[in-house]
Amino acid sequence: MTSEPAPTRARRSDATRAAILRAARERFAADGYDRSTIRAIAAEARIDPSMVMRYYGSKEGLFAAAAEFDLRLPALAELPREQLGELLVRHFLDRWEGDETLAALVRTATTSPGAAERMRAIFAEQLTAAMAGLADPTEAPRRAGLVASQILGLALTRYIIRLPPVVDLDPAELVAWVAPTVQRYLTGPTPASA
Amino acid sequence: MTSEPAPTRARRSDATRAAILRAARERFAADGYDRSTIRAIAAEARIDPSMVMRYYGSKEGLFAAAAEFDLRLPALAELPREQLGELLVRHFLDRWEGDETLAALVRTATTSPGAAERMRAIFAEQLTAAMAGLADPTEAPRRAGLVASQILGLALTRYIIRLPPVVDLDPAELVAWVAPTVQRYLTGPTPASA
DNA sequence: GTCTATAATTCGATAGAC
DNA sequence: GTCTATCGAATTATAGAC
Repeated sequence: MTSEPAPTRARRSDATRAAILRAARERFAADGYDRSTIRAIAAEARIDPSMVMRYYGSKEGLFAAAAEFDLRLPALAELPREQLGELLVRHFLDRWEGDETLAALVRTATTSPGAAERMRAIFAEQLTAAMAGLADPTEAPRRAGLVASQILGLALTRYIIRLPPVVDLDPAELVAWVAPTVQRYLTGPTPASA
Repeated sequence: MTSEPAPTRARRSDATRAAILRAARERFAADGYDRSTIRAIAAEARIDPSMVMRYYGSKEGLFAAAAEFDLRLPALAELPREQLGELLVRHFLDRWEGDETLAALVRTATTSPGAAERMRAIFAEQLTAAMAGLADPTEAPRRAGLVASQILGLALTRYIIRLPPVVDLDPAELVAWVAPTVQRYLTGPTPASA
């Protein structure tokens, strides 16, 4: 009951802040950082452009606030080891289609160094953390990187570039094809020549 | 010997055109379409910005000219079937590190619809053509799409976002890890649930 | 807390001299 | 064939009225 600071009354500005953030995520996701203008974001949030500056300081500050993202990965070591690929691919597909922030990040990370750094942090920290206790610590980062290469490639071709054959696959087919790849990157043997 | 129009004398402007194209590829590859300015491209080519307009009409026209790309894929059906994954991953790594145009395309395809269309065309046409006679024609596009998802994911994480574990892998290790994935997408059995 | 007005840049594109 | 000068539009960001 006292877990919240219990503001004497809900500030009216909270709704505005949230509306700005929602609009920002939508515009950044659809157009990327450069093509998204503060004016367009404000228009979508139905507020004045200057409010964006007031609340977030600058366009970069707004993006930083909009680009917070939790992959919500479970601890992989506690799941059935032979189903990890399937579970992980399914989890990412759900996460991707339920929150457009990830698409915004990918779009932006290709041109903005700041967003690329955020992307590196998200995958390095969250994915590596989720893999704790799963693989040899020396190899864990490498395996996480390989998983990221397939997962992000799937996102790029399905949600960003929209390559027709990848778009047309339904989630079950996608899982069936891609899960073995992720499974091998996670738990497969280290190749001889590596 | 008569395969070329044999211009009476080499036009001086050819060198300028080539310099512009080279600079454009470099800027587009480094910064993407939006952040690349005609002024910056002209400065890098050490010519006047108005020359860019004169030769290519507009910024979009310049990009279209700079984004021509041949993956130079061999006919896969004529190669040893069980080495296709390895050969293809190696080919793409070489192609990617030898020509920055591909990186420019990926960077730009994430924000520019025109560049995304170009990307779809390149992978749909060239990759599907290279796979002629390799797989059931009904399944070929799907398999090509899956290959693209892994190859483009590799490019995204290694050359664009620069995820440290993926950057640190040397080409031989990368081939050893990723080739089996591509091999399965190309020649593996269709999964049961698909 | 919200909006108007505008400053300060920057860019793509054009016109025209040489 | 190359360059100077500049237009017109769009942007981020600021100052200040209400």
